[in-house]
Amino acid sequence: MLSPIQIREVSARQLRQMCSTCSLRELCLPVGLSPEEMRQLDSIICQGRHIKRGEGLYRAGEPFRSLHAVRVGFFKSSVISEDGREQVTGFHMSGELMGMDAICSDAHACDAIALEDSEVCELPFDEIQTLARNVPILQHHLYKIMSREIVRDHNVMLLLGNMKAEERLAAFLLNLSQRFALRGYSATSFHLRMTREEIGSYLGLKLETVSRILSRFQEQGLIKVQNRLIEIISHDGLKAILSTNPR
Amino acid sequence: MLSPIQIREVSARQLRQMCSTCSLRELCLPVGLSPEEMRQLDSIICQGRHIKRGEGLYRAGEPFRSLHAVRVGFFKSSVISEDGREQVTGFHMSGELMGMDAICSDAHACDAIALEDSEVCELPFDEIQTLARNVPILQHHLYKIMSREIVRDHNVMLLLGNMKAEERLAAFLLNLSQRFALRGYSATSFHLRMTREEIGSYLGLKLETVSRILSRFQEQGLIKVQNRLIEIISHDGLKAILSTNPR
DNA sequence: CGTTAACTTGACGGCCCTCAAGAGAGGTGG
DNA sequence: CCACCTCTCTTGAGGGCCGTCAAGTTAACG
Repeated sequence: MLSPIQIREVSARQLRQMCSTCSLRELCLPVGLSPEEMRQLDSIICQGRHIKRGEGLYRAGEPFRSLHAVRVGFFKSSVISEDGREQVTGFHMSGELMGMDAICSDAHACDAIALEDSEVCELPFDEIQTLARNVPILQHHLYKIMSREIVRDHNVMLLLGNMKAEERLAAFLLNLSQRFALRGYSATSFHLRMTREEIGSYLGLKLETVSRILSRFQEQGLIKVQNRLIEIISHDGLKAILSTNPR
Repeated sequence: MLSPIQIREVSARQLRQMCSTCSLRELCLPVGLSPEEMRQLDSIICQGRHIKRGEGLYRAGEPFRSLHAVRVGFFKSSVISEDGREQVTGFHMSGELMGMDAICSDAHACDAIALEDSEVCELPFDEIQTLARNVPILQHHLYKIMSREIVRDHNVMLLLGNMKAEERLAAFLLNLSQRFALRGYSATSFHLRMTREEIGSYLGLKLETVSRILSRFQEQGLIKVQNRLIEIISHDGLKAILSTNPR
């Protein structure tokens, strides 16, 4: 993994390298571009905007200009209903793209908040779109990324609509574990960037329920919880919870 | 509204007209194309595939080649989890596009089942994509449509994660009402194409709960239920349920 | 007219929410 | 470096919403 200093002056090329370095499936940039196409991408992407923990990258309603790729850090996206209920719609880590929900209305549809000090690349959408016309790989890549977001959302709907609290938590932990592993971090020991309340909002549960179930998992020897530090003791045990469903 | 016979031999141009005729926001085709561009679209879109009620348009796992636009009829999309749980991820009516979740993996991620005898246009994705390179309006329209799907899904996540059963049903009925109205049908009286179980699957409820709450709404004088025929008596009453939330 | 799928309604129980109190962690200023 | 404050988390007790199970009714279709 590159250190924060190393990637301070990152280019599109380096960003791609960074991604492939840690073997991300979830690439923010496509592979297979020619050096010239790479250079063109480089000239479009705006580098290194820093967002402090707790700050918003954008808010619902703000005019949409750019997609954002997380370079370093951790974000949550959330929608707020008219009557003030918050639903966390996703957590985003390095290499992931945010803001695709804003294209349809030219305004952001959700808030994006940094859960730790973070750094993002800005991808001005108009220019990306224009470039994509001449670079089919890029064009197709954008469709793919948006399609993947849709698939992800459908799976969350499955989780929210069909699963019990324990199953949701197990699925959540396994998903985080996998994504950290893809980035070269430990799959068995990681730090939660979000509060119990934010986990609960994402999973359709109350924070007390999240806390209780994490404790229960610990009692059962599936994980070790120390504050926001999670250690997965039995990966298979968590998986078993997912497949042990009533019907 | 055009009759089934009138739109049997529909072209892209006619399809667009049909859409604008019934003042659809949810266009399957963009506006602003030149006659020549229109002709090119026409030559790509495959006409009139008929799907009988209960039949699948595509199934999860099948290779992806085309997006599909509903011309006539009504569909449900659903994902099935590994252990056999079904989650209905959406209902689709005339003018709406299906299959965007398949782009990322070149294979369909969900089943699409006709809930009444239906007719779809096929939009071969490779060719649409190629055409889109030369027709910026089309290109942008595709991004917009996928973005809208993401926004929709986020709102369903809000519904599943935050709302009580009554609120979910009220939101569901109001949403259907609005979509029928956009198509020139009555906003206050319409026929449900899906079973209570399918409504429940979409809303994260059991079919008995759906049935009970529809009965309750009827007792309260909000709607009239006669089998699958719904009459909305008090639009405002349903809206009030949505905004009367605990916090 | 018979058969099956879909729907309704009731009784009951369990899962998760609500409310509450206290403990713990992290940051700030003295 | 410690005291203090605030945010976060944990744990318990109780209650309500909705799921489960069951039986009966209605609608749909051949």
